[in-house]
Amino acid sequence: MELSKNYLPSEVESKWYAHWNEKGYFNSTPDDRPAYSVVIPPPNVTGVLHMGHCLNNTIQDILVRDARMKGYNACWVPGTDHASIATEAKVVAMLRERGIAKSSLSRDEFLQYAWEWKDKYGGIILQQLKKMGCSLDWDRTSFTMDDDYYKSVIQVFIDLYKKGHIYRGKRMIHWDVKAKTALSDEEVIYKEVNSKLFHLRYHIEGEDAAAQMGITIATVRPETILGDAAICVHPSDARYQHLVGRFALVPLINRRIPIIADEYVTPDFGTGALKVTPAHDMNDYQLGLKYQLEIIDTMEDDGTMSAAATLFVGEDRLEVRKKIIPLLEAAGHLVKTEEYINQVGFSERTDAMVEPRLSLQWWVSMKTLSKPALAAVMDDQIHFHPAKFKNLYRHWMENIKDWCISRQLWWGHRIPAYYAPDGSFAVAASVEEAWEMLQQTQPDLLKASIRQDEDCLDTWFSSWLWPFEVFHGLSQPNNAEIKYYYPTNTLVTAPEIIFFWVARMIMAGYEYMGELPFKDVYFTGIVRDKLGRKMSKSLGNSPDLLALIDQYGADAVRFGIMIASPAGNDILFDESGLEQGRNFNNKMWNALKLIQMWKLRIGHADESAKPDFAMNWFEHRLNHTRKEVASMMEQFRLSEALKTIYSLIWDDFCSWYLEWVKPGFEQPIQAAVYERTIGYFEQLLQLLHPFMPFITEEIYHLLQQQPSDLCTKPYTQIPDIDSNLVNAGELLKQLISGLRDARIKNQLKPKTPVHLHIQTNEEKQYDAIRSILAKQINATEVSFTNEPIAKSIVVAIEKDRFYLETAEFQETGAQLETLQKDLAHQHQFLEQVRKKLQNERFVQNAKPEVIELERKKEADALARIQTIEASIAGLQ
RNA sequence: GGGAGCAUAGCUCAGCUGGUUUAGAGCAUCUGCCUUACAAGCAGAGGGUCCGCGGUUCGAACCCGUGUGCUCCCACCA
Repeated sequence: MELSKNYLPSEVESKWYAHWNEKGYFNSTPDDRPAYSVVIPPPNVTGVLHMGHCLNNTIQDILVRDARMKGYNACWVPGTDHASIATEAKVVAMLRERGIAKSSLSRDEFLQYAWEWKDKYGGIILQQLKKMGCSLDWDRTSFTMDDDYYKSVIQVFIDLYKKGHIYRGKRMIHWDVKAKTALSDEEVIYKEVNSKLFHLRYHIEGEDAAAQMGITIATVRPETILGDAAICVHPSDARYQHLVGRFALVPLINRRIPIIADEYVTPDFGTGALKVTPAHDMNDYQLGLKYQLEIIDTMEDDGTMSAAATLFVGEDRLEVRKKIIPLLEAAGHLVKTEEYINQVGFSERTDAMVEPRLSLQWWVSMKTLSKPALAAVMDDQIHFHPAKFKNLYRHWMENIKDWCISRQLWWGHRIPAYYAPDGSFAVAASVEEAWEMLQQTQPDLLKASIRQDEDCLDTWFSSWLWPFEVFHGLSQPNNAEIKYYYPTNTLVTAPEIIFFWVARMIMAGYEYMGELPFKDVYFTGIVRDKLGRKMSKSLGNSPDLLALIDQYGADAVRFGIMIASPAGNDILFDESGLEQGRNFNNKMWNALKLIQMWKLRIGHADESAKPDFAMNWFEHRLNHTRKEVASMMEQFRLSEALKTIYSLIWDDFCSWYLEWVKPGFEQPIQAAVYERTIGYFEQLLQLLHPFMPFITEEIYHLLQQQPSDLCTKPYTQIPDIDSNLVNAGELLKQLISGLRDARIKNQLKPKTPVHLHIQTNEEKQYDAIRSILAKQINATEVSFTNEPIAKSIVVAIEKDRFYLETAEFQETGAQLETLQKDLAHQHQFLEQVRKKLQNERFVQNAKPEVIELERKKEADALARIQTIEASIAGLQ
């Protein structure tokens, strides 16, 4: 078969993916083999493939494919997350385009649109993963709002409520006054704003001198003074100590508020006195709780002043900010006004200035749940890669705060709390159950009067069940699959969700399965652009992944992203890595072409061409590298493993081995050489397969008829390695490079033949490599000599001297220069080694092996010097 | 403000337990080659104050301290 000039990935990739899928290689069911299970971090159902997914899923695929070839029953579970906020926003936007306002729809109508949207557009990303070659078990595709899954989420809520871990409580949230909705922290964008810092003097109750002075606070939000509940100073602030415990009067309305002391206050900011408005500031609310201050909510949900404000009722808070200052000034409260730049939150959706607002939310108490989860990581039952994230994890877990799980959204798992008209409620799986429970205290309660909580649960409240619920661990307890696949083996995720997701999965794992959810966690880096910016949709700096796959091939994309990404380190994405991957494809493709040509010329080869050394060397070199790679894979050093394989294939196999065994022009090749070469190539392809599955499968089948596919082929055991043979190969490489360098430096044309004379004490050492050496440096003859050869190029390598004799030789001075440079270098080196050896303390303290090595270095350097000096003498 | 991390060739980064023949790779650069697998290639070469300073050690890119510069996460000071 005629092969194309270059490797053409697109057809090959779709062909093999379809084939693998058809054969069901990626499907897993429990059997006698040990399991290796991985659950995908479920991408948002709204998502499209970006570089982060590409990195993350390539890593998982490498681990899963490697495990499969190691003989594990590998199971990689795909799925998507309902992503309440993101999806609801998309659906709202879609409706808006169609001229439908969310507020005009009932909850059920809205959800119907949402499901339609999900069925149509959701899960595009899963299709895209197929393009990348991900070996997922598609029959297991899960969704966090599947029926069983939904029920489990509700069951967990009810269970935690019964155990007392879930409670209802007030909380400050970010409020969007335009959309009249709560915002999650992620939806608030902080911007620098030019504000004014007003210094306002409050009167103090009483008639003494201190009261006459009053107390001056600084604020950028003077309209909120109407909701003031206290003034707070630092306990050790000498200026105010005498005022603590007394009362101040709120300007304009003369409400009496206490002066309290707390270390929260920064003495050197503003005046060192802080007005406390618990209803309208996150931190003030905390102070309010601590000192049991009155909470005066002076604002309506649309941002206008409420009746509680007593002044400006019905006017917008930003208008009031302008209007209240002249009043304060007129009444003598304004001490001074400073220009001030501060950070203010704005709504991502409406750009409205966000208002902190108090509301009733559902919470999970974290204290008890977090304990086993912290211990599991600190005791290394769960291993983090890289381990540096352990510190971060501990710090967070030790300072963990309760988790607010309610969201003012419709798309998601609806909170299973049911309210009677009097405000009492029951937590239950259905309205019927709730009715029964409520009837115990309210026998006359009508079922129709019961209302379910309008809010949904935080997305993470469902995804924390992911590692076991994809196997129905909770909905069908103790089923065969959960017993077989759980705990899963490795979780691959981004460090930014270590708290949102990883920590919580560990907690849920212990709480509901009594066991850790995974044994290893591999944290990927963040993919950045060339300028170091995080790739994101809003910056528009994320390249179109499918276009890249079209251009370079999926294998090259996988190569490009993996070669630059050690665990936990950010990667700067650069297309040059993909080019390297594509070139690597071509390199292997061309090696295939070469070997295919040989097939036509198998026959009796010339006895002088003895490639036995090359074959034996490569066999050991290959096994040596297989060992290295296996150890790197164990340690999750995937990037290094790939580099090692790349260099083994390109340098050792293509550049050295194939050249060494290659027959001369139109010469036949021995059948044994051909067979062994194919065997090595197959092993190389297998080693690379987890990283670049498509091209390896393709070449594997083109090399010769195969009994099975590469992706299911088990690795063979690695035989013992003869390191002498490996070293002999390295020496041969060194000789070839050294002699080629001498040829170039002396301006010999590549085609100019030479006669190589070797002056050595160990002629035998050259037996095996003589013919290879001759071919690689274009020597027509190789012989030994006891004395320098006149009018030749002299080269000193290790302890031996080499003379390149040729008719075209011209004295250029280049060789003398090379020798003298080398000599100087050796002298310097020798001096360094001797300094060490002459240091008594070194000889006394260093390990014997180290000293032995230094002695060897000294002896080698001496021998080298002798060789070089003799060479120079021969020249002169 | 709290926490974590980084600084090694022009660029992007490896360098594991301190000692492996005076620090490695890819890209870029330079020289020579269109050699019947491959010019997206081959054969070579050059390129380093391992951020500065101090310390520990027989020995430091690696350990400790300190300074400088940068990055990320968390919290958002009225």
